[in-house]
Amino acid sequence: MAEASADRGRTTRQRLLGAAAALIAEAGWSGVSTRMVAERAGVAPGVVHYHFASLPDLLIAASTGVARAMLEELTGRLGEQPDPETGVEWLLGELSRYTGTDPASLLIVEMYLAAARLPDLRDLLQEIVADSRDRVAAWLRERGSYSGRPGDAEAAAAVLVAAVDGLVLQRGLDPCLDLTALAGPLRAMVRRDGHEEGGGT
Amino acid sequence: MAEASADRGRTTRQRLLGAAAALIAEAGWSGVSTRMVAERAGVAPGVVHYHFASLPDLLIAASTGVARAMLEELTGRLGEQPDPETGVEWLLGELSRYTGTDPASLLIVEMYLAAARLPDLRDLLQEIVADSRDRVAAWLRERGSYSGRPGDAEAAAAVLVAAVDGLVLQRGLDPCLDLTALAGPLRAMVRRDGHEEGGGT
DNA sequence: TATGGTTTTGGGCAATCGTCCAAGTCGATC
DNA sequence: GATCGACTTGGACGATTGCCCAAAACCATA
Repeated sequence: MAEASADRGRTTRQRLLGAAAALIAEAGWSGVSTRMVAERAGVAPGVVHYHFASLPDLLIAASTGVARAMLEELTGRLGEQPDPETGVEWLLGELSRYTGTDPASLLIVEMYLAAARLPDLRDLLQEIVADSRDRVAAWLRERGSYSGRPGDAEAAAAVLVAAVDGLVLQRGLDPCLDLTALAGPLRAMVRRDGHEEGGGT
Repeated sequence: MAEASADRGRTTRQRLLGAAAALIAEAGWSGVSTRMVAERAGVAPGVVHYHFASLPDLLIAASTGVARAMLEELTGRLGEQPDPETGVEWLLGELSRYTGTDPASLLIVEMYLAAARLPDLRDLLQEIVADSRDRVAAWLRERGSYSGRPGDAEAAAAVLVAAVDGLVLQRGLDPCLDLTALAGPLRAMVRRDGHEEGGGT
């Protein structure tokens, strides 16, 4: 069989994925065409539909790959932080490196948006986000010794992940937004004694 | 002069804006074409370029109008809440009504994304968001008697607004996400004694 | 060297796009 | 009724789109 020749196809497939991810970040999910991807990958226009059934298929594969790698690295390094309060500060510092026009952050937002209209992508992204939330919650419980009611760590993790998404969003509007100044409220949120015992509906 | 006839033009202009807003929410910023807007508004295709210089011009006008109205109403009603802790609970309840596939929330996210690539829209949206942030900060200072360091209320407001954006985003992924369960961490964040006195960089 | 499957090529197809424009309609003023 | 400007009409233009396909190129095997 032609086993080694399959390598050729695999590499061009990877080139297509890389080119697609870069173009999504640059021009937006719907600013990418098959011809643009093919040109950047240095292949003929028709090759896209040989490796991928459709353009959305290619875009989904490209963006979910990047997103999964990014979120796993972020939550992984967050889990190495000694305690939640220094953890959120480290997180803000990390997010400060995103200028808002950064390709990676743009790709994340593009994906969120496209997911609202593409069920396949939505399910994939939902799984990725839920995984991140679980990692953060586990880390909060472990390092923060959350003694509040069951679910407090999960709630704090959910708000934290949501806040990160929102801050990346707003960084896109104002790259000068000082994220390190927001450490106070976030610290208050993840502090283990920051939750009242009673209350709530 | 033909003063009264200008009314005819004004109403069709409004019809175009309304149709454009609805279509942005349904099909996405780049899923809207001039012909689609014209058809929904019940006018001829060419009429779009009579009232607006270009399609982006129309989309910018349509989305910023809706966004400004939405955020002003939200922050306005938030300002009526007696204190920050019940305020964030009311806010979560309000956000729970957005299913994530809701037209209004989709339009907001669409706008954020398009703003990353359209400087004109970005400046407009930045102004709207900053205004909301200021309103929330003022409300926090007034109702919460923030006694922390100067800027604490602004920081809490920024995180709160970012969290709201992020939650709307994630509601789009998982409409079943229980927002009311997240009240604890948010309450801890806006509580006036929730901030340490020292610390910080 | 012949063979057969994998991969690549480059153009073709129908559809849609944003924009434009000459002609027509409408309503108020004279 | 005539006149004039604001507004609307519907089609035309070139460009671009996703997708497709017959033919060529490539490469490991026989």
